[in-house]
Order: sequence, then structure tokens, then C-alpha cells
Amino acid sequence: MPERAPSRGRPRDIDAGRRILIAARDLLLVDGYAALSIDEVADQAGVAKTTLYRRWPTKDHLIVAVVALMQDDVPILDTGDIRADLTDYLRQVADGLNTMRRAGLPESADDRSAGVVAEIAAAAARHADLGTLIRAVFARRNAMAIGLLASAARRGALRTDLDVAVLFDQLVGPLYYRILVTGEPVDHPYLDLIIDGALRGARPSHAHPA
Amino acid sequence: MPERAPSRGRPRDIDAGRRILIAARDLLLVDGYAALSIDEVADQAGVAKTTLYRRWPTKDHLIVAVVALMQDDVPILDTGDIRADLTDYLRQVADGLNTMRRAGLPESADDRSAGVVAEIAAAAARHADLGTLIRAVFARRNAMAIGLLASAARRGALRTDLDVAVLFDQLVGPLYYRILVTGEPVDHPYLDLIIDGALRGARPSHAHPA
Amino acid sequence: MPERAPSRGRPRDIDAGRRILIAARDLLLVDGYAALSIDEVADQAGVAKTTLYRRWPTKDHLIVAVVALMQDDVPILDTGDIRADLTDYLRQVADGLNTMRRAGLPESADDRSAGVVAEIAAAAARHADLGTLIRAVFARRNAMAIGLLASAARRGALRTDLDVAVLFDQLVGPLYYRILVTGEPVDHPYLDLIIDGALRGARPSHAHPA
Amino acid sequence: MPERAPSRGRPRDIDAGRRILIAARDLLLVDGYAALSIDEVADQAGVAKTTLYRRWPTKDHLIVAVVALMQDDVPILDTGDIRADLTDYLRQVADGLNTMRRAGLPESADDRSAGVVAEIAAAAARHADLGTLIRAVFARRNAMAIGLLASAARRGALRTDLDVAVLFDQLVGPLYYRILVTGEPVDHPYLDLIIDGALRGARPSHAHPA
DNA sequence: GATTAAACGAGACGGTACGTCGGGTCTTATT
DNA sequence: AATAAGACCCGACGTACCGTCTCGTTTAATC
Repeated sequence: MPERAPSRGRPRDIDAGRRILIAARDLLLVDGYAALSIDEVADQAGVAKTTLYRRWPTKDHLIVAVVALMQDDVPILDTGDIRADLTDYLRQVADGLNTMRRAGLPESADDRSAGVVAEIAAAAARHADLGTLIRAVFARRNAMAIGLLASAARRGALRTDLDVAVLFDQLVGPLYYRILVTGEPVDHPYLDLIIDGALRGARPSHAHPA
Repeated sequence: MPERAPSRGRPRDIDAGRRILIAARDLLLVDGYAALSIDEVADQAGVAKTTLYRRWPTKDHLIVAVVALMQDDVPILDTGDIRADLTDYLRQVADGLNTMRRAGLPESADDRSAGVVAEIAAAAARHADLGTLIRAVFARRNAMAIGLLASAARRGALRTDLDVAVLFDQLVGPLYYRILVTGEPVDHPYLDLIIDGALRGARPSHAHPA
Repeated sequence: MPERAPSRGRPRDIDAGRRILIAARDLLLVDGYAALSIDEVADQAGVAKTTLYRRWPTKDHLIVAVVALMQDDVPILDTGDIRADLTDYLRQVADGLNTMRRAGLPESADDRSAGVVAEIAAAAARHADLGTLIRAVFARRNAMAIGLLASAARRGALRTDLDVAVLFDQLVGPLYYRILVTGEPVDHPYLDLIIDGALRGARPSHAHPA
Repeated sequence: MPERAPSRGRPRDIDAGRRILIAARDLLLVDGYAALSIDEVADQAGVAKTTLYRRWPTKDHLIVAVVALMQDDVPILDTGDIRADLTDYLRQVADGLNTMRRAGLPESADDRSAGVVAEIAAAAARHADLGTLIRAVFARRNAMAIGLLASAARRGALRTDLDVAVLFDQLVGPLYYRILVTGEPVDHPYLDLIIDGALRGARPSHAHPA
């Protein structure tokens, strides 16, 4: 186990990091990516810029941290009803994406911009470490969803002739594709279609062998 | 229709635009997005910044133009063998994405960055007009691919109980998802898996009713 | 003669430089060296920071330019009365120094600080080019004063057994010494003492041979 | 008188102050003023910044302390030969100044920067207490030199019609002037000229009345 | 051929934000 | 109570790049 290094010097202000993240998230969601400046975040958080930079060496790092924070606490249930569980999961994913997509925009309902989502992707693309980091975040969350599929496959609720990882990509991929590329809406009806498409050929979800 | 104003004054240098695009593309592919500054592009193209801005009002516009240029001439064939045609199409898409993903990087084969792809998405997200523009480019190309699916469906080579647009999303979405989000490789084996997944349940592609 | 290079590109705004210098001088004399920030100067001058930095690459460079500006237009007269002329000259020098010494200070009459004078010296010490520059400014002005002494020497109004350059140092050196080192006042009585000391042994200034 | 509080707690590390001064001096003389940051000094001295600030409240205070340290032990002799004594004294002053002027510079013999000397003056100008302090140091040393002149005057080795304080300024002032302002060298020949200038009109130093 | 209108090269300009540096203060645990 | 360590606040610095502007110069089309 890792030996906890003896605390030397003044310890970091645990609250400062929290306040920074909150300020950044608020600015991001309210005013959008462009409006988010480091100085402003530091101001809002009541923190010196140096304190911020000590934790996140770059604006991109900060942004990604904010997003990672927003990915937490997404509970995934395995009720045995694979279709219901998937619907639930995809709705959570879509909600998160839609929230970020619309960050900083008024009420213009017809907007098709990828908004903050694209900026995050770009940020991760610019820094290798951020890529690894955010992929880890996603991997952790995805692992649970993939587990869902795997368990469904085990009980025969899915066709067994396919890789659950690929199946997962085909469930989630279209959402990102629409958000980031085509700009088409990602709403509940669309999610149902996606699930239909992915599960087709599967036996009925509630199939309990007699 | 817009009356073409009678040509007065010095005509635009037809070659300038071309040289700008080339310079931009080279910088983008060789040195990566970060190295591409407007001043640098103008320099490389041997052109004044004014000349550049007269054609593209924004750096983002220029970038998107470069990418649109790279999307040209993707022939799509309908041989009747839907699996083969899809494979062909997806490989072209994947090749384009992989090229952009690796722009500006040496030979570090293990790179998982989304590279330029993400920057394009971000650029499109920042300007509504660019979004529309690039979506039009994609739509045009996609229309052909969707036509492929539709004709296959008509001849019964696909299950008819699903929307070909959704099916298309499930074919292409995963590619973008991997490129932009998970960073996983998008290679030929993966494409085969995707196609398998999407076509499963379909009758054999060459199914000729006895 | 130097061929005037053909003007290419937008010419520099002659007024901008002037406004910057004025703003800098005002800030310097009113608020003192510490209060003078580049951002503030640019603001006051109604100019972008880049415009300022295009002219003076460093805060130190700007400050020195300000001082050089203040050294202009110091008329030196040669009336034939060497004592009177010297008095006049030294008073001008002393006035300039005393003004800079007191820059940014209220009315605390007992102040002995070298104030801005020392900061200038330090700035010149930090950058070789500034040293050369400011020495050139001083040399130009000093040349006139030394000319004064030389002409007096020629007409026999001074002892001829000494180097006028050294004599000059002994006139001016004490002023700087007091300002920069001992902090003692440099007022009119002191100037008279200095001149007395330097001219002692000389024949009466108005000595016109019969 | 201030009651010395009974010693409680850990006593001050007597060596720390010494190590700090040495580190500061070394940095100053070797790398120049710019390279001297408080953090660096503390590092080099193997001391925490708190320890340093407990002794000197400001970087400027530390610098001045370093210089004061270097001014120690300048013996002044009164041999009765005023010219010889003055020469000796001025050489010591000049040596000190030249050492500081060249601090942090390689072997570029043609350098005319005032170097650290100007920084000291600036430091003293920024803090009233430092001004007083350093003036006291100088005053103590100068008093001896002025005593030299006074005793020479008493024995009639100097003209009596002038203030020895002013005479002193005219001896020392030029050195500082050259160092801080004109950048000209302050070498032995120059010192001789200065002394000649100041003593001219005086009777020969060894003049023993017949 | 003179005029004219727009494109062009060059580079200054306004503006905004970034990330860095250094000074000096504070908070822990340790001595 | 001093120390080591290092986090913290603050303020300014100099840089980078964007997109605009202002010159003087060139290039056709028009008069």
C-alpha cells in the first residue's frame, strides 16, 4: 500500500479546489466556454490565480476536471429488465450531453451546436494527459453499462453472437455522433430507436424461460 | 437571384485562395492545430492577412474550408453487395478520420488523441453557419450511403423493421465515438464488427430467393 | 545620406507614442515609480498594450524614455560670466533631480529619498542598451556645459592647469551624490558652495584684462 | 532600557542569519541582482523563507544588509600626508564600487553598467528606514575621511577658505557620478585627477614652513 | 490614355486572455 | 518560540493571437 507521505508545509486548502470547480462549472454552464476566463473563475472562487494554477496547469485541464466532476454519481441499476435499464442509462447520458451542448445559450430552441461538448473533446485532444484522464472517467462509467449488457447476455436476454463492447458502442456512439457532428436532436424517441436497433434480434427483454 | 455586380476594380487573385488553403492544410497536417495561426498561414501562402480575411472571415471558417476540401471525391458504389459496399464506405470514412486524428504527430503509434477532428467539431460548434455548412457536406455524402442502405432494404437484403437513418447512425456513430471520445483505434477489424452488429438479423447479403 | 526606406504597411501612429510618454510621465511624477504599471499607462494613453510594447520592449525602457524626454530643452547660455552661467546650469540640473526625487511623495518636506532618480539609474543598470541611451542623452547636454567651461578657460577665466572634464565632474558629481547617496538637500546655497569650490583659484570671473 | 524577555521556546539559530547573508552575497556577486530572489536565497542558505523574513522584513532590507556587510573594516590612516591618505581612501571607495558594479557580469571589460550599486540606491530610496540606515553607515565612514581633511586644514595643509564637507563631496561625488550616471571608469588615474582638482590651490602637502 | 475601383502587401493597431514570476503572509507539523 | 515546508494572496509582467485598420501599390475594366 502507498505510504502516506508525512504532511510537510501548509496543507492545500481542500475547499479552494472545490470552490474553483464550482465557479468554473457555473460559468461554463451559464455563459459558455468562450466566456470562461481563468481570471474570472479565480475571482468567483475567491482564490488567487496561482492557487488555481497549482491544481490545474491549464484552462483545458480545469475544464476537463469540471466535466469529470459532472460525470460522477450516475447510478446504474440492474433491474433485470435490460431494455428499461438501458433506456435509463442512455437518458442519463443524453441529458448530460444536452445540458453541455446548450451551455451558454439563451432559449434558441433550434440550436444544433455541439457547444461545450466539442470544446471538451478538443481540450482532451490537445493534451495527452487529459485524454487519458477523461477516457478513464468514461471507462469507469461505461464499465458499469457494459456489465449490464454482459449480465443480460449471460441470462440469455441478448443474442450471444456479438461482442457487448461493440454493442455498447452502437448504443452510445450515435448519441455523440448526433451531438458532435450532425447536430440532430438526441431526445427520448431517438433513444428508443437506437435501443430498438441494437436489441433487435434479441429475445424479448422479459423473457423468462418457463 | 442576386445580380452579379459588374466587375470593377482589380479582380481577385484566383490563385491566392488556393495557396492559402494549401498552406493551411500543410500546417494543419504537419504541425498540428496549435501551430496553425493566421499570420503563419498568410506567411506560408505568401499573402497578406487582408487577402485571407477577405475570403474567410474567421480562422474557424478557414479550418472548416480546409477540411471540406479534404472530403472531396469519395466515390460510393452500389454493387448490390451491401456488406461489401458498406465496408468500402466505412473504410473511406475511417481513413479520413484517422488521417486528421494523427495530424501533427510524429510516429508515436500509441496516440489516442482526437487531434484535428475535435477542433473541427469545436469550430463548427462556435459558429452556427459553419455548423450548417459542414453538416451539409456530411449530409451530401451520407445521403449516398443511406441510399445504399435503402436500396438494400428495398431488395430485401436488410430487415425492414428499422429506420435506415438510425441504422446509418449505428454504423457511423461508433467511429466518431471512438475517435472523439474513447480514443480507441478505428481499424478494419473494428469496422467489420460494427457492420456485423448492424447487419445481424439481416438475411445474407446475397440472398437471392430461390 | 541615409536613404529613407519606402514606407510599407500602416505607418506608426505618431501621436500614440506621444500620448504614452505623457501618460507615463504623469503617472511617474504624480504617483511615483511603484504605482506606474504598464497596463495603467496604456489605459491612460488610450492605447493597446501591444502598441506600447512595440515601441518600448520593457517597463524600464519606457521609464528611461520618459526621463530622456524631460531632459530636452534645457537651454544653456554662454553670457561670458562663467559663474553666472554655471549657476544657471546647475540650478536646472538640480531642479530636474529634485523634481524626480520627490515624485509620488506628498508634502513630507523632510524626505531624503532618491525617489525616481534611483529607479532610473537602476533601470539603466539592468539593460545595457538603456545605459548607452541615457548616457548619450546626458553626454549631449553635458557637452554644452563643458563647452562653457572650455570657452571660459580659453579666455583665461579659469585656471588652465586642470581638465575641464574633471572640473565638470566635480561640479555635477556632488549633486548626484547627495541625491542618490546621502539624501542631503541640493538647494541653491549648496550649489553656490560647489561652484565656489570648483572655481576657487580662478581669477575673478569678470576679469577683463585692461 | 528594554527588559530582555526571559528566553522561552526555541532560540534563534545564530548561524542562519550568517548563511542567509552569505547566500545573498554570493548570488548577488555571481549572478547579479536579477537572479537574486528571496526563494532562491532561502534555498541556497538551507533555510525557510519564514526564517529569513523574521530577520529582514523585505528583500530590500536584505540587500542593504549585504552591502553594509561589505563595507566593513575600511581602515583610514592619518599619516600627515593628506594627498597620500586621500588617495588611499578614495581607492578603497572606488574598489568597493567597482566590485559591486561588476557583480554578475562575465569578463566583458567594456561594461559601463552601474550594476548593483544602482539597485542599492533604489532600495534605499524605496524605504525611509533603509535610507537612514545606509546613510548612517556612510556617515560613519565619511566622518573619518572628513576628519582627515579637517586635520589637514588645521595644520594649514589646505586652504582654509572652504568647507571641508563640500570639499569631501567634490572628492567622492564624482566617483558615484561616474559609476551611477555616466558609466565611465573610475580608475587610479581618474582618482589622481580628482584629488588634483580638489587640492589645487592648496599648499604642497608636505609643506613645512621654513 | 486617363480614370477609377477594388484587390493586394505590409504591418500597425485594439483587445483579450493567457500563463508566469516574485514578494510577502499564513498555516501546519516539528524541534 | 523558532524552524522547515510549502500553500496562499496579490499584482504586474510580457506574450500570443485574433480580427480590424490604414497606408502605398498594382491590376483590370471603363471612360
